[in-house]
Amino acid sequence: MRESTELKETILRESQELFATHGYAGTSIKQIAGASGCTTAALYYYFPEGKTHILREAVRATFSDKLTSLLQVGRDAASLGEWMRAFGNAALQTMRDLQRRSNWVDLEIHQLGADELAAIHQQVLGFQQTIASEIVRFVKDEATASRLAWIILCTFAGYGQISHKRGMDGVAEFDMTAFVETMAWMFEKAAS
Amino acid sequence: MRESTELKETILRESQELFATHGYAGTSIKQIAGASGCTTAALYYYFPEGKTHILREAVRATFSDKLTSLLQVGRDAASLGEWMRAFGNAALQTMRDLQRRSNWVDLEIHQLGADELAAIHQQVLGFQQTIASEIVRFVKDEATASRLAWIILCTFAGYGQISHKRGMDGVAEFDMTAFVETMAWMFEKAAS
DNA sequence: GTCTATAGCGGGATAGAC
DNA sequence: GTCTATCCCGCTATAGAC
Repeated sequence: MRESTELKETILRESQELFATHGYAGTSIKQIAGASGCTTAALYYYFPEGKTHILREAVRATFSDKLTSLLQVGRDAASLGEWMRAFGNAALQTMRDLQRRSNWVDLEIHQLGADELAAIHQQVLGFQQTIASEIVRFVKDEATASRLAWIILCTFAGYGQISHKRGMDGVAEFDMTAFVETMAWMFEKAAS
Repeated sequence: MRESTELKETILRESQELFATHGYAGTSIKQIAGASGCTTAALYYYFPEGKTHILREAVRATFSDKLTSLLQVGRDAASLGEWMRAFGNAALQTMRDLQRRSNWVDLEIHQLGADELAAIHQQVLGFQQTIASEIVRFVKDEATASRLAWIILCTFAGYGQISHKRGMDGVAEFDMTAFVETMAWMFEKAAS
């Protein structure tokens, strides 16, 4: 059970890693085969439609994440600020990692079918709704929670982008702790 | 003055457009030559080091933007919320456009030299400092302004990413007006 | 300064053996 | 299921004419 049909999963896993680093167009099927420990011919056994076939399955795999593991963190927070403080660091890490793994997809949107696009939108919406459902108890109604959740999501996504992708990590006043602290302070006020 | 040495500028302009659409690895020098109305050999007259040479100059050109044109908008705002309302829509547009034009760069970071990396960091820092200098009059000190400016920048960047690149434009409660309005409401409270 | 022509390499893909 | 061997194409880059 370890040797055989796991090759497909290995190919998918290695593809995602290579795509994250070099992009889809910048990754050759020979590289994928090499990283997966097989030849290019083997790729066509599992992905008969070729490189674009790998692309589509890699997109699905990349966007199947959920935020469930993060949900526990802020469960017993007594205020929105407290929730943000508990949730923030973990979420920023998660978003930064997601950013790293999914950035290449944006350049290949035109290659995707409705299914893959739906998976992407589903993840974004899922994140937003998860956040909204967690913070709704701190604000006056669901509409407010929904709008604030969009802002939280965008802020975390933007942090992930600027921090990881553009390598601003070392810049003064941009460390995660201060960032989360400021967010907590601001949302505490917003909920009052 | 129109015909001759403008070819270099044309090549750079068309390259940026092609890179934004297909990425660097997904764009061939033949495409660049075609879009610029010349042959590949001509590219090597202006960019003797080849495709990576075009890459580096395109990065410099892409990250030379300033936010100066946006500064006027919020000049006579009387509060942070009012400033956000005035500044927000224009800034979100700008960030979304910048996002579109610069996303491909993230995959080519490893190809860049210190000069290009510095240009990128300089733009990000410039944006943050510009925002900070505009909002400092609404908050209690410069440190607060600086931290809020980081949050504003990240939020706008994240909006640009999610909205443009992942095609969430049509999603309910995510339109720019509502987004800016919520930001204005929140920052109004934060400054009080 | 810009072209034509082409070298040389690496890309995606496939036929057929095992 | 996986490999060897190979095809054909498009890519980057360059030499030399104009």
